[in-house]
Amino acid sequence: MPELPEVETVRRELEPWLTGRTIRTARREDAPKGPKYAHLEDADGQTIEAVTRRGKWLILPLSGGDELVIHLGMTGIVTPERPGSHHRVTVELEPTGDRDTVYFQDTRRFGRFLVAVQGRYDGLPSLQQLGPEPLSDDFTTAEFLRRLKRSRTPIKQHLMSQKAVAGVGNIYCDEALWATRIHPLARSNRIGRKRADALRQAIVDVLTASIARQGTTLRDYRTVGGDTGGYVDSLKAYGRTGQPCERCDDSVIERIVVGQRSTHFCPKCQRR
DNA sequence: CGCATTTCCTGGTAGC
DNA sequence: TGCTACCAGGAAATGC
Repeated sequence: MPELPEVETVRRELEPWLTGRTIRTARREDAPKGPKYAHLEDADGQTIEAVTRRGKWLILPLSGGDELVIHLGMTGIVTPERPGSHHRVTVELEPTGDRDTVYFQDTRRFGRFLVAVQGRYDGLPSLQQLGPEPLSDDFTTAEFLRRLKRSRTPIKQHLMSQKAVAGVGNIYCDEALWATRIHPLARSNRIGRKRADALRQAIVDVLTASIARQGTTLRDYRTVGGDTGGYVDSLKAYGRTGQPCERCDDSVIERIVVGQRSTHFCPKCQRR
């Protein structure tokens, strides 16, 4: 499911394609009116100035001061190929001969593709409350620790909330906790400076390594070029229920549910 | 405010 | 084969 590495992979592909391109029309196809596809028509005539990312959100500043905001949800795909089904948005660019139409396909309708008018993120509370960007200098141990202290919920849930750090979802959460031997049910506010620093580093390392492999494809995720993500072969915890822990002997990865989400960990080396 | 729970949605799959 | 039931989960809405 698209998390930071998958979204960053998409961003890197969109950047050379879309930067400087002018939108002729942006229109909803088989997608509901409402906040998930708000103000799309406002993009008409504006030029895409950059392709940026905040957490799992793609943000494309437009020349008129608006922003095109895209969230891939679970199954969202940005592609130059016309989707055969689940076609949600069409963006026609002023033609240059290089892939003049952008399509948004989203099987399960969890994605969003909208225009934030003049930087107003009303209807996007998550974007407003987003924690620091993990691959930036803002993601310091001191700041991370401060944010971890704000919640008594299990560390797994707090990382998933996007409030302590942006862009970490179910897969990389389980991977970073496995890497640091932190139990997913450990209370966020009980994590000390030393473990917070290790966790911060593990998050950076896991995300960076995954970006290098173009992310993780479990089922639906594809790059703009149609490739699958290779990090699936490097997973140590996520989806490995019943398989041996690669770090300790005589132990297998266990699956529990934390905050309504499946959670994978090694009961032997991840202590509470 | 924090936190828990529910909702959205569809394809894949288990079980009969 | 065909049917039903259930599962996956990011973010928002809802209810304390």
